[in-house]
Amino acid sequence: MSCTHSPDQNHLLSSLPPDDYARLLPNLELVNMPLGEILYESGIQMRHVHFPTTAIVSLLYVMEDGASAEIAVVGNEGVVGVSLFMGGETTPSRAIVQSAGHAYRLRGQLLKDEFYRAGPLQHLLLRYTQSLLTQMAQTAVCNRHHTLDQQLCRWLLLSFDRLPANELIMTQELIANMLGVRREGVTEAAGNLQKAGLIEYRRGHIQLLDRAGLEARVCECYEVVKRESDRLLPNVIAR
Amino acid sequence: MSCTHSPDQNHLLSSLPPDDYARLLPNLELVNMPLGEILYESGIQMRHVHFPTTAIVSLLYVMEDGASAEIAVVGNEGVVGVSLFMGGETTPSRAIVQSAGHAYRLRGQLLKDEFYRAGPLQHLLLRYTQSLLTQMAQTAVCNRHHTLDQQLCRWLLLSFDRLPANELIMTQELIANMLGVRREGVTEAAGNLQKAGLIEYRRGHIQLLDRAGLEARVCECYEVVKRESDRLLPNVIAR
DNA sequence: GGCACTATGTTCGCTATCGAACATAAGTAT
DNA sequence: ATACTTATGTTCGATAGCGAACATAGTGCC
Repeated sequence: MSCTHSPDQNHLLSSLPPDDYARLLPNLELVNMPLGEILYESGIQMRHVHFPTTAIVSLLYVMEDGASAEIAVVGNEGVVGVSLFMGGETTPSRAIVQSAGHAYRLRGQLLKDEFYRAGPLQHLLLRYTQSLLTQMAQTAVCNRHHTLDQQLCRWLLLSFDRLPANELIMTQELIANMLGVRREGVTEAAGNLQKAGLIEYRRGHIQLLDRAGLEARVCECYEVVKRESDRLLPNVIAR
Repeated sequence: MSCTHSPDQNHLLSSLPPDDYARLLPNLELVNMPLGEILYESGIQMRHVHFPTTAIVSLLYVMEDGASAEIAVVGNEGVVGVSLFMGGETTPSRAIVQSAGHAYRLRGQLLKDEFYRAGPLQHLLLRYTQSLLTQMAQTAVCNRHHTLDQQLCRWLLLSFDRLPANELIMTQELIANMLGVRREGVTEAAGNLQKAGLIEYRRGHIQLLDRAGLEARVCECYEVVKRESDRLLPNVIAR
């Protein structure tokens, strides 16, 4: 990637008023985030929040027996580490890089200082947190009621919404971990989507061929989350 | 019920410093909440927040086809209507009274004024919201991985934790709506628990007989939510 | 006391997903 | 090229929960 990096590739940062943005800028540190990197581990004190630009981060709960389930996904529309300003400092879930890329990080204390100015950043962060609540709620609903095919569509759309390209580097094994299902189930579901001409799969690379087709097949959960996110964060320009 | 009512039956209110509590007090209005009452409907502007004392409120998502799933449950440990201070004003879910009782309500504008003083109430509300995030996340995990028997245990324990008595007025049909499963499934799961001597069921009345037995049978999700809630809100006295 | 309503119990076949074992193929290193 | 590793594909029986139909039994109302 030969592109230049800028914090305003993150939509929360880019929708800050110039003053607030300028105050934050010197403290934002560009970090590279390789696939699989763990940003925060369950129950461990967080030192930074991360504002993804090109990376995507999964919030994943890992059970005692090792099984896992994705709770939410965060890309350039949001921030990883809301529990820092919410006051808890830790969460029971893990944050893991689902798609390699970059993010800007900010030390926890600096973020909290900024948050308690009760200015535009606080408003943005709280509204973003509400959209995260919606995403988690809808994940619960989707896990309860929808088929694996539908859930895979939702997961793919959520991912492609947060990616600059139409290609996602991701094995079926990893998708299965995220969705909390067997790898074989993903093979079958992905096969269905490929047969329908919506995606193309090749050994760890997923190409989006027909977004409208995915949207036609996905359950309502995707639309609910997207609409709510657009409503709560209208300044955040959709791609 | 011949008991007298007081706002400090709600743990969030009761853990406010005297000054803040006193400032809120004249604006708190006791309301009776009968079973099934809808406090907020999906997408509708909220006028008040509710601090339950003896009532329990379910946050429920209702799908286009009428199927539903509970996202979280709120009792005297919390507050219904976090999206008022989070900035969204509405949510895609419905808040419905799951167990009749009382709550104190506060006009939205007054709550927001108080919230933006950035004092102890703000801290409490944000920490409570984080515990709500955890509850939703764990609901998603539980829906994905655990059996109906386990989920029913979790649901019962969450309910009895928020009730003054050992009896819950609730039909299997309603529980099925909350859990997003068939009523027959609840009949079977409840039958198992009854056979094991953990609860006694009789036509809309559930009696808790053996809490330890339920705790032995429930999945880890219950404990995760409870521990996180205790950690985030230590002033909130457990029953 | 009798009736109607509602809550609970039971059964049947059906489907999605699981769990495990194994087969193939696409990259990767030598 | 060759062998090795890893990703994907396929099959099988098992099972949890679904959907629908129907049976039984409390509870309240007249």
